[in-house]
Amino acid sequence: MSAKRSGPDVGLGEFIRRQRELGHLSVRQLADVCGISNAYLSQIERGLRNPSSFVLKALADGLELSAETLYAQAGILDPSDGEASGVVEAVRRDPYLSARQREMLVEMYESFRKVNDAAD
Amino acid sequence: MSAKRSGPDVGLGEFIRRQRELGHLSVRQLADVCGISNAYLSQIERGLRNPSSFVLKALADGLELSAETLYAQAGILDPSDGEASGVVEAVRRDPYLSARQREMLVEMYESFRKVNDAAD
DNA sequence: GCGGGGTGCTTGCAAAAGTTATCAACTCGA
DNA sequence: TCGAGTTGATAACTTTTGCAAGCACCCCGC
Repeated sequence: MSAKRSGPDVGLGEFIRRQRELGHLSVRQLADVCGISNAYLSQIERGLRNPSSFVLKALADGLELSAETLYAQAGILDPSDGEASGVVEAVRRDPYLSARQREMLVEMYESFRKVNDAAD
Repeated sequence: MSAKRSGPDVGLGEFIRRQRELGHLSVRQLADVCGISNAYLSQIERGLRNPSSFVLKALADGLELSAETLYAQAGILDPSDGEASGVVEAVRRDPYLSARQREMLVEMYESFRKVNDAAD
C-alpha cells in the first residue's frame, strides 16, 4: 500500500487558512466563493478532512492562486514541474507516448545536446 | 457554479487506460504500483469513479507521466501550458539542435505516434 | 437588559470513494 | 482436455467526503 493513506494533511490546511486570512476573507465567504460549505472548509483548514481534486481546484480559484501552487503545497505536485516549455518538458507532457518512448526521445535529445556542446 | 460535482469523467478514465495499455501493464499491475485495488482502478478507467488527489498523483507516478498531464486530462488544471507547446514545436524552437537533429527527433516522435495509433 | 448578524466549530447523515471476495472468459503447458 | 494462472468486471461492504442544521461566542444598535 503506497498511495499515502489519506492522512489529514495539516500543512495544506494551514496554508489555505493563511491564504484566506491574507485575503481578509471569513470561512463562510471563501466557502461561498468556492461553492463548498463553511463547515467543510473549516475542517479542511484544521486538517480534519482531505479535499478531493475538485474541491482543491475550487479552493485554488477562490484564493486566486494557481492550482499548481496549491497542489505543490498539498505535496501532490513537484514544485519545480510547472515552468519551462523545453523539449524535455514537452515530451513529458505528451499524452500519446508510452513511458518507454518518452525515455528514448529524451535520451536522444540529451545526447544531441551533449554532442553539440563538445563540438563547440 | 460550484465545485463541479463529481461527474464520472469518462475522458480521464479512457486516457488512463490508454496510458496503461501503452505501458503493457494489466489493471492489477498498475493498481499494485499505485497502491490501490484492481477493482477500483477498473472503475476509474470506466468513468464510474472519480479518483481523489492522492490517487491521481499515484496514478501519474505509476504511469510515469507528469502529474500536470493527468490533471489537465482530468480537467482540473488548465491545459494552457500543455497544449500550447507540442513536442514538434518545442523541438523546432530549440536553439541548440542542428537541422538534421531536429529532423531526426521529429521523425522519431511521429513514428512513435503512428505505431501507437496502429497498435490499438 | 434584549435582539440581530457576524465569527469559527461540532454534529449527524446521504453520497461518494475505496476494499475484499468473487465471477466468467481467456491463455498456456502437460 | 484438464487444471493453473491471468485477464477485466461485478457485488457487497467499510470508510471518507461533503452538507444542513445547529452550537457558543462576540460586537453593535436599540
